Amino acid sequence: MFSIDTRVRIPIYEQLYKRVLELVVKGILKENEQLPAVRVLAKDIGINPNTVQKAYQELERDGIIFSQPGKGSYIASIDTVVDIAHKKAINAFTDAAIDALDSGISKDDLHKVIDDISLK
Amino acid sequence: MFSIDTRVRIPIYEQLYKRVLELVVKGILKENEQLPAVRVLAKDIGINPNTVQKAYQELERDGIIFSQPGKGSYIASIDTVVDIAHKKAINAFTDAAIDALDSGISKDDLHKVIDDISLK
Amino acid sequence: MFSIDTRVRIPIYEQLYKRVLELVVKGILKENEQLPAVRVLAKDIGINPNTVQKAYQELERDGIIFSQPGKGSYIASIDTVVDIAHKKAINAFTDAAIDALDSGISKDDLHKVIDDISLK
Amino acid sequence: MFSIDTRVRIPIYEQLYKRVLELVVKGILKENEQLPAVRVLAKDIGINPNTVQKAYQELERDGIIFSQPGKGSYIASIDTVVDIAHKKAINAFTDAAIDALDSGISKDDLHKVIDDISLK
DNA sequence: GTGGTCTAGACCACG
DNA sequence: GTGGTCTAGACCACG
Repeated sequence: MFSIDTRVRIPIYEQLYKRVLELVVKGILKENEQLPAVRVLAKDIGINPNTVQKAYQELERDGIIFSQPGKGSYIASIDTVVDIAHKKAINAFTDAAIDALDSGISKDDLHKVIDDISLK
Repeated sequence: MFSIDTRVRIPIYEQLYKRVLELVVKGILKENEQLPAVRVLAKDIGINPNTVQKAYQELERDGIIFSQPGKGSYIASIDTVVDIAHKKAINAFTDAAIDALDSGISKDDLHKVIDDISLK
Repeated sequence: MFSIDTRVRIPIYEQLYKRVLELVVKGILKENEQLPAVRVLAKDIGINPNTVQKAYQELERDGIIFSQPGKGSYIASIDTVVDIAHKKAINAFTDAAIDALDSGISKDDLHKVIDDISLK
Repeated sequence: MFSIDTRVRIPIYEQLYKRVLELVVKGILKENEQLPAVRVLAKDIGINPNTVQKAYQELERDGIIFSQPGKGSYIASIDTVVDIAHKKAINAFTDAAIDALDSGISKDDLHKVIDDISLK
């Protein structure tokens, strides 16, 4: 569920950050649901607790989760999370689209790319 | 012409790589045109020669430029370069689009984003 | 009446401590009035009895309440309590004011902030 | 210059954060000025490099400094920094003032406290 | 040399 | 048991 990929060059804590966002957007993690404890998750996926904590802390400062010292970490308002996820995705998409247009690809071609994506 | 931005988190050699591609796609760098010598360019834009070297090496590895030992580095076939640039842009764009759709944004919204981009 | 907020980063026992002070200052808790028993209050507001115990201990240590073993805990002399509350508030206020002046904010601006506060 | 106090219960990285803000506000650190390298500062004040890095990273995400991996860390726009420092100070001051008024202290008394503060 | 990531392991406050 | 802080120390990419 929280699997990360150590082969890839994306920092582990960043993969974890994105994974939480994804799980919320897909409705697998619900509002106020408790996340695994830092040490538990670290053990589960075989990484250091400090790395999990770094991910959790970034999630917290972005308003995606909230942590209660001594109690645990919980998913914040789903609306906020979905909003953040969409903004991040739209920004990345817009940048890539500008780059593509900038390199001479036509808008038509980009429209086609989108239509050709089949989601599993 | 080869200006780079050290404030940004993207490695300088990568910025330089992209800039060469961009200059070719825009027709500013022509086929077989010679690139500035490593040390000259490094001095011009105030960066380490090793960094320019690395950018040139990656450009050569990807068939975008070719080097003649003792003479200099030159832009390879424009068609090849444009092809590579397009492939890279399409790949990045596709990835961003999948991510966006994955996060629940509709294809319609993505189409709109593309149509709303006004290129300068 | 003794409601606390677990979402906030302030320790629960500290919130409880402040709340008692507040209730006394506002005249809701009277001199010699008995406080709820530790276990009762803990159950009422859904927190750990140890936490209530800690708050009560600190309140007693500071002379705000007094405990009669086997009987219960009671509000000490109102004058004393109000005095303590004022001292704490003035100290915190003075520290914040020094910090503000220290950071270059003018005394005039601080005076304005005070005048602009409308109490509900 | 960057001295921290280990006796106090405020986290070291937080003390360091505040100290940088203070040095900028007082004009001791100038715009674009380079901060000591993480490892150098850590050695200087006798703490772990990770702790210094945590302070620097928080400073960066708040727009107070900017770090260039491989180059160093620098003070961001002074205006931004002063703005942030003032906002933090005003917020803390306002909270303390509300608390004080709430506990029954008069506005007049608060005005007097401010006038009585003599800055060194 | 510089910042960034990660591990291993310790201790603390709070509940 | 839980998150938060901190140390010691390693390795990496970039320049």
